[in-house]
Amino acid sequence: MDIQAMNLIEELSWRGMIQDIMPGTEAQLKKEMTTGYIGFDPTADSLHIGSLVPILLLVHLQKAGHKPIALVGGATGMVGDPSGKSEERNLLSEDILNHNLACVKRQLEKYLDFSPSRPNAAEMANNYDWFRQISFLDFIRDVGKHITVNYMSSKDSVRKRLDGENGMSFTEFTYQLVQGYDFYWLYTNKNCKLQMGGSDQWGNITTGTELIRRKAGGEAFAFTCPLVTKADGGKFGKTEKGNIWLDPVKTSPYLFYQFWLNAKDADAEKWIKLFTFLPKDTIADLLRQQSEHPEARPLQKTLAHEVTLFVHGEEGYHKAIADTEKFFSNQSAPADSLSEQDLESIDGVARFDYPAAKIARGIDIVTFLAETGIFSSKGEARKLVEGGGVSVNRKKVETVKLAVDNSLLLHGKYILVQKGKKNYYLVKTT
RNA sequence: GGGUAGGUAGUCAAGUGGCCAACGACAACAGACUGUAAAUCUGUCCUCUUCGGAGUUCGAUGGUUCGAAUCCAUCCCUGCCCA
Repeated sequence: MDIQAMNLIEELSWRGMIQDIMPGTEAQLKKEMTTGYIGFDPTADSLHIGSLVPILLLVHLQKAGHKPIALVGGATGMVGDPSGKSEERNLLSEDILNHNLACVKRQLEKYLDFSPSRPNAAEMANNYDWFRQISFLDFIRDVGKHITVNYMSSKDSVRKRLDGENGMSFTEFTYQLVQGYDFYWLYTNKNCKLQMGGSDQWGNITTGTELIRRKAGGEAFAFTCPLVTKADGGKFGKTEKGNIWLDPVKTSPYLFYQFWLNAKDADAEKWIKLFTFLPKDTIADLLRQQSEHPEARPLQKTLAHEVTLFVHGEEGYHKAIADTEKFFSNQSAPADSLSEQDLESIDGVARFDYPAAKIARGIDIVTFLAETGIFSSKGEARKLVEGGGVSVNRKKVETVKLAVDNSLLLHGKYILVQKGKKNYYLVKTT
């Protein structure tokens, strides 16, 4: 691919993917095939959609003809990044860390092209590989000597903690040096001249470029992307059910699709640029459609389509669509219009087993909801039923006195419970 | 080490002997209205409940008291100032 063909920085700018950029970065990217990296923390056994933007940065980088390195933080994960954290983090045990590392690595491998035939084939790196050989004394002599505490303390992530209530351990204080050394190592060993990341990483990244300048006399570049926000100020990627993960086992493709489909209009406008590869005029067209027919939600649909396809592939996308159709396309249709096969194969629905005998005898709705496990207690179940938030087989439960018995069974063995409009639970009798 | 201000539910933040499961705000969940959107209004929001209540909370542990988030003692943690 021709590096000149597309100006990466221009492309990323209009998508709203650039927050801070170091002077000269654009010129460097135009000059030659440049190696760039992003680090991923192994704080969990799957990445979630918060990591999607950094992943996309690497994909864009590779598409523009440059060489991406995805780094997993085996070493940095042991220290803990203070950026954006108001208090000291708990350290992960080594077992968990290694497990997470392997999982995260496997995921990252899905999104980049590692085929060795490409001159700009992606690479994977683990900073533990170089850190395990460095002794503490070596590190403070060879690395620490180049950076002053004054410099380190002026970083936002550090200053906030020094000014804040909770203080900061020496361990977390050193984090930026550890990450800075990564960049230095990649610079000297892999000719990597670019680091990218979320804007919260800016401080850590500049420590790296500083180290490269002072220790190697070299010049390195960087840019960051804005942290993804929601219009209502909430945390991006969190729902009442928790994080939206990239791992289909942890978050089914159906729920993943639903997350994007449920985006607010204001968010969808930003996200369509951020999370898809659609060209400028296609997006402009979608925005126009959205304003003409907001009820059709072309933005959300396209967004959900593109992102699900990217993360879960054709199969995952089709499954997500099929399940969405079943639940939402004719909501007024009675529940028994769903075939047994539909009920069995639907994704993203929590499933519960319940003894058939108890239902045959008849049981009150509150006890039923609590004993199946849909609600954690009778009190909680009762409150939501009283508030009108529970439906059984798509009919709203009007009273807590409702008895659940055989007459409610679909296909002789299922009961479909809804909590609110969008949360489905399937109870199967056994 | 000395001085000083603090530690209250997911977060912020009132409360300084009984009317306290604890004002208020935000977040969250649900309902109405909608477009599986936003805004608005309403309900829920420590745990359990036979809906009458019951149980466990206000950094920790002991104590005073009929009664403590509130008073006393000791300890732990944090900020700030001084050494």
